[in-house]
Amino acid sequence: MKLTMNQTWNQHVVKKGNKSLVLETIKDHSPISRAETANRTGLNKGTVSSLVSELLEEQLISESGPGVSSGGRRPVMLLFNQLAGYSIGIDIGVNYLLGVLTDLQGNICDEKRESYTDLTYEEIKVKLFDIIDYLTNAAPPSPYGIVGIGVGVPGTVSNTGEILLAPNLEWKNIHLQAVLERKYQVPVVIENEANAGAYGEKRFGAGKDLEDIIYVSAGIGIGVGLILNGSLYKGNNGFSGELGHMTIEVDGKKCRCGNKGCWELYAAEQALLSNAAKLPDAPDQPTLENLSKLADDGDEQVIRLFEQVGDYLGVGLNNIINIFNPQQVIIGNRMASAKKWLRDPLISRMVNQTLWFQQKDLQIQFSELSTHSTALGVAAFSVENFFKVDLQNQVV
Amino acid sequence: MKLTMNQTWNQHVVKKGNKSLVLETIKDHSPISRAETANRTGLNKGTVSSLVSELLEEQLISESGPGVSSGGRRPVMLLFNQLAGYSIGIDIGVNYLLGVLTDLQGNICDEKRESYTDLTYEEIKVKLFDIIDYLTNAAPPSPYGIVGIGVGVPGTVSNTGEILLAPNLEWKNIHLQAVLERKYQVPVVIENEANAGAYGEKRFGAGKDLEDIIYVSAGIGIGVGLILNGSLYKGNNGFSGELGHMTIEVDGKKCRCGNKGCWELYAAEQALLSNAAKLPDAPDQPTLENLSKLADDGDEQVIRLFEQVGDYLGVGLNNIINIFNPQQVIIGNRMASAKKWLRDPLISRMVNQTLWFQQKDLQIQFSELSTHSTALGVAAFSVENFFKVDLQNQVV
DNA sequence: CTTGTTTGTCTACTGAATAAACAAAGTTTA
DNA sequence: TAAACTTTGTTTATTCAGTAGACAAACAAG
Repeated sequence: MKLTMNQTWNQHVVKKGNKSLVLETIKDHSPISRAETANRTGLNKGTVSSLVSELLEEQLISESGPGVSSGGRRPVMLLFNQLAGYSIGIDIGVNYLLGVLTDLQGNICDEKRESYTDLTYEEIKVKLFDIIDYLTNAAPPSPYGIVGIGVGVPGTVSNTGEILLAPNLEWKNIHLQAVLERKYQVPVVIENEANAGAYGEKRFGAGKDLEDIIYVSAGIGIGVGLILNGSLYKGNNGFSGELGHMTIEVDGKKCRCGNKGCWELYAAEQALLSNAAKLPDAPDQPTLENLSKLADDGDEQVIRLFEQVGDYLGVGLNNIINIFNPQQVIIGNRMASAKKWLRDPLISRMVNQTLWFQQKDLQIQFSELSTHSTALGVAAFSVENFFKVDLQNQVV
Repeated sequence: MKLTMNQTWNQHVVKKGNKSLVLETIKDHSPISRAETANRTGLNKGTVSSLVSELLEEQLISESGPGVSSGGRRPVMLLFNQLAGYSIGIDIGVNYLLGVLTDLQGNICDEKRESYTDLTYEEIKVKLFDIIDYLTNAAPPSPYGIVGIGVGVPGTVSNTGEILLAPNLEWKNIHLQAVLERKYQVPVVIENEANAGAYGEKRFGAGKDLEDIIYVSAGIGIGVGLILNGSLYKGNNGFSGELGHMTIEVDGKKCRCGNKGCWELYAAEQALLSNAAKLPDAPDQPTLENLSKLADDGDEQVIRLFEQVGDYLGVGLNNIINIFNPQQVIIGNRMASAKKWLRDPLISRMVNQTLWFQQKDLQIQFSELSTHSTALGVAAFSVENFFKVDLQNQVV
């Protein structure tokens, strides 16, 4: 329980909190009876009954048939009505667009992916509209319809929703949120891709029920999403998690950020590709995909490239562990696909360097959601927002 | 307002929250009338009146004489009764013990300092008892007496209050909390020195009213205390903030932690002293104090040593800023005394390397509380705890 | 002296949670 | 099969905290 609030406490707050608690309980333990809900929440049976009837009226839950008796009257089972509304989540990558339509539980109902190369903002915007239109039409009729649109971008997003800088897209100061909200008339969330991915993993992936999770989004560069004390930490202006530009070599390679020795120059896809180009029998156009294939075919040189990157990933992970003492570190985004080659050197670097008590209760994982964590994460943001707002507008 | 709670909401919670809100308002704006309190909190006048009368009964506040009228009946001014109890805060350094006695507002009422070299745990414990006894006797009679004892130690403390490892003291697995609680029969908090310092600075120092503060405790080594989203982040087991062992040179100097290139090898007191020993006309026993003196006397070589350390401090600060996007970074502990020589190289390293939007709204400070932040911080922990517990035990 | 304002208390009311009674719908036991 | 016990979910009376508004006391200004 946290009492970090600077506003008045009154019974409306109490009711809202309890209603949310009941809904959450039903969501997580569906199908569940009123009596069992009362037990789990600690609320009085009568209170639960009255809150449940409100939730039924709002169509957020529904009654299914009677359940099995445990020696008395058979309970009426309650189901979370995950189809009461839908959420759209978009992951804007450097060379692809991924859109998902999820229900309120985060299940993917439909998805659409498009690839491209070298498009301008205006051109991407057209494709973005297409995908959103498609997903909107794909949503079945429901009481609440599309409850929101979330967008994850590979760049820094201010707390006001403005995309300040997305270097790999060459975007600068773009207020996509306003554009989308005007066009679609629903709440829009714009979020950094790593933050969204971290949230996606916490809700649906490897990080379920954990409080302190560090999600390392390793693609061309490295961004990091921080789940601390159970919630996303975004920093003062929303720019936290730029661990890709953490110095790991004081006089190292020059980075375009103006600094030297940044982690992502050694441990991200860009390192792999530029090192591959230097190989004596280098592939013409090295990509993560064809390098993976070469490694699978047993190319020792390429395997060593992966191992080197894995080792450097371990260096950064070591820093992360010393800094945050997390419960879990998740490697996500494109580089996660090379788990097979990266995992061992990464782990061995870490085990040798981190103190024993830091490694206690620590999990190192590769993303379970593969390429979907960001899209699912932003979609979940909208759903969360919807509940926060909806539970306030009570049926009067 | 945060609704991150998994327990029932009932009117007791409401009352407790509002009572705490009223007390906080009176604490921060004393002297203040009931009417003004009602205005500031948004609570009803009657509600404030009733909560105030309870707080009066508990002697946590008191009524002073009538204030000046603003065109009507003169208000009765309320004062926070900071002398209703006292708190003891102890900073266990590598070669000193500092104990402070504070009132409930955090004002220092008495303090005692002792220096020593190379004492065992048992020997230090004797001195520790002496200081606590002295401060206990120094506390004037008050309704609540000593409300708690806080201890800051230069090492890792588990969430259960056990000191796992304090390398510079050569302590290992010491359960000081149990010892002190048994002896003094009051709540005891053991906390890492950097965490305590961070909290001290937030409450009483440079970081007042800020939400995201990184406190860099630079002494022999470097520890970091993290105030994120307004509260101390301690990590999964309480071992966060070991930024001293963040790698900044992949193949750098060997550290006793088993790793190479740790930040504290380059940017802490140990770097300064070992570099000083290599100077052609090195002082016999280089210490921070006599090196400072040499620098003040214009010794170019020594000044350059400080500048080098300042530069390396900047490297780590750059990482901190990229990782956390904080509102404020505070350099504290012994090295803060060399502000004069460290500040410029540190700032210039940072300005050149950090992106413009990271530097927006960012303050770099040296500690205002000088050597007192840790002791004040742990003392404040006890006070906070006292209020949390006390407001629950209502006058029935 | 009158009028208007501010302060703080008091009373009646509201809304939410709770405890306990109760009816309905089962199961278990003799 | 009937009586006794259990579980579920609703209903009723009660408690408790906050609110609105009336009110008296204390003061300022014309």
